[in-house]
Amino acid sequence: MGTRYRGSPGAVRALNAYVALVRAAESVTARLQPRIDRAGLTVSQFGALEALLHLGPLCQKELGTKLLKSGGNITMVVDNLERRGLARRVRGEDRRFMAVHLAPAGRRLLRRIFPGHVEAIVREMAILSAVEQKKLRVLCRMLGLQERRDA
Amino acid sequence: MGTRYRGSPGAVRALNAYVALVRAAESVTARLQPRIDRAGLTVSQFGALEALLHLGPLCQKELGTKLLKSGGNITMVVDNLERRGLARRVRGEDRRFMAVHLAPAGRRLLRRIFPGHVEAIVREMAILSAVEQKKLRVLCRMLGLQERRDA
DNA sequence: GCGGAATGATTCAACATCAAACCATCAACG
DNA sequence: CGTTGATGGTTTGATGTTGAATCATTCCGC
Repeated sequence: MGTRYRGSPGAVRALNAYVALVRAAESVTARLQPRIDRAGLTVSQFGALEALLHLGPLCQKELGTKLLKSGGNITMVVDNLERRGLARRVRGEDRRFMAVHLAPAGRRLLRRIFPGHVEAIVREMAILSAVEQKKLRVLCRMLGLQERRDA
Repeated sequence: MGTRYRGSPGAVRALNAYVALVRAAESVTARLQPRIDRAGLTVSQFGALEALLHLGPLCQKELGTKLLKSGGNITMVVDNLERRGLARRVRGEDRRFMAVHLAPAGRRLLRRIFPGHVEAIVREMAILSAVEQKKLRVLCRMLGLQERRDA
């Protein structure tokens, strides 16, 4: 995303803000990535385990919503977690639902790597003061929580 | 990324800020996506055309840096753009470099869709005031411009 | 109850992405 | 010059991701 675009000041301002937003998210996430790689997980797998640890068992649909991934993809992510013994599927009372549970090995793995992950995030964000971090959160939440519109 | 994590206030603050940042970027980008889909482009293809339009011809390495994508991937993106007649490769004087040029069809396509894209971004960002947009940009740039560290 | 709509999960084909290995070209140095 | 190292690009193999089609199950109106 170049910055050579010429348009109204309002458009340039919005564009600059958007580009900076996306770059910041990608940049920080890229710096977090090696740590997850080293645990032998993909970002989606890590996200799924993290959601299961902190939210408890979820059905795949819910997992997809949390991770912003398609249903087909969740099937594969859970397949891989199950194959490695990190999670297990339990068919729900409503037999359409598959409740995904964290297996003991998955819980151990996540407990082992999650603290370091949080520390890394803290270090990444430490370039901002506490007040700035809060401000960033407020601004981002306004953008993130908007309703989807006409397209 | 759930928010049920219990840790020190500083850790929770950093985590909340980071999660909000990533969600905002993904959320806004997802709302922009259908517009790009409708033009029959992938996000990377759109990004490449946009870079070429506003920065002029670039070699693939530069393109990769702009788009934060691997070299191998750029080869495929440019392959696909070239196959559709939207871009063309020109071997440079230093024959290692491939200068990627925007083809007339690519220029027409981008000129047709880019203004609407910018308008959509302006609408997305309009939930923030001008001052807030500038503040967001400043905060995000601090995060984005940090040096990569030990890992 | 029954037949169809709705919902969750799975499969499948197409494509994106990456890292590593590889090839081609250039630059530097003896 | 000729070798060696650096640099840009491509290929390859593995995996992730998506959207559409499909299957199984449940829900709902009649």
